[in-house]
Amino acid sequence: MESFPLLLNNQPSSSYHLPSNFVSTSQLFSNPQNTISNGFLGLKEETVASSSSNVQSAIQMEAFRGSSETNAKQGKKKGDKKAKRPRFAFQTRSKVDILDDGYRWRKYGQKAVKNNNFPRSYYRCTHQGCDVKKQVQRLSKDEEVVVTTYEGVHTHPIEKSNDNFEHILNQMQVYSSF
DNA sequence: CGAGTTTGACCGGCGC
DNA sequence: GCGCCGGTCAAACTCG
Repeated sequence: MESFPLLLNNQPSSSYHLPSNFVSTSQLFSNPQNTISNGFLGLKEETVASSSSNVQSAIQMEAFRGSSETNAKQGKKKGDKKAKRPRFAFQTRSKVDILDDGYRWRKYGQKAVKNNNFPRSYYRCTHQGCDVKKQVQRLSKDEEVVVTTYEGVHTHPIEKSNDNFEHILNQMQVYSSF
């Protein structure tokens, strides 16, 4: 199901299950002031309010079921409409935008974003039958902040080892302070 | 030579 | 209807 390689926990060797109903339709990372000084910028939920100094850990992650009904321009076949594609967005503070999460991604596009000096990159999971997408974007205000948005859920196991994943965490200089 | 990236073109949605 | 804009396609290209 949804074994998202998220870093909500500190244990890099178990499966990171994301509650599939982890939904909280809120606006997207609309708080540029959220510049925490940690690695992550906090789960996007309501918690944004605490962006002042509290901050702590966590990914600024936002999950919203965007497309259950009208969104979704998933041009699938006819009849088969847009399956609900949960989207999870989170910000991380990293110098590199390639956050290796254990899956293999193929880049299929890049676009300039308005009001942003940095382009947004579009990736798709290369696993057969898995059409999970993600897009990576950098904040223009803080070029160190990278916003990653996942769309869909992987239906297959991670292709890389979790050890490596641990590595990723370091790479992102994430977390914190637990 | 295969897998992944680059990059301009294309397309659909939306606001005017 | 038109133009803008975000997202995707696909051919050419690069790299291991």
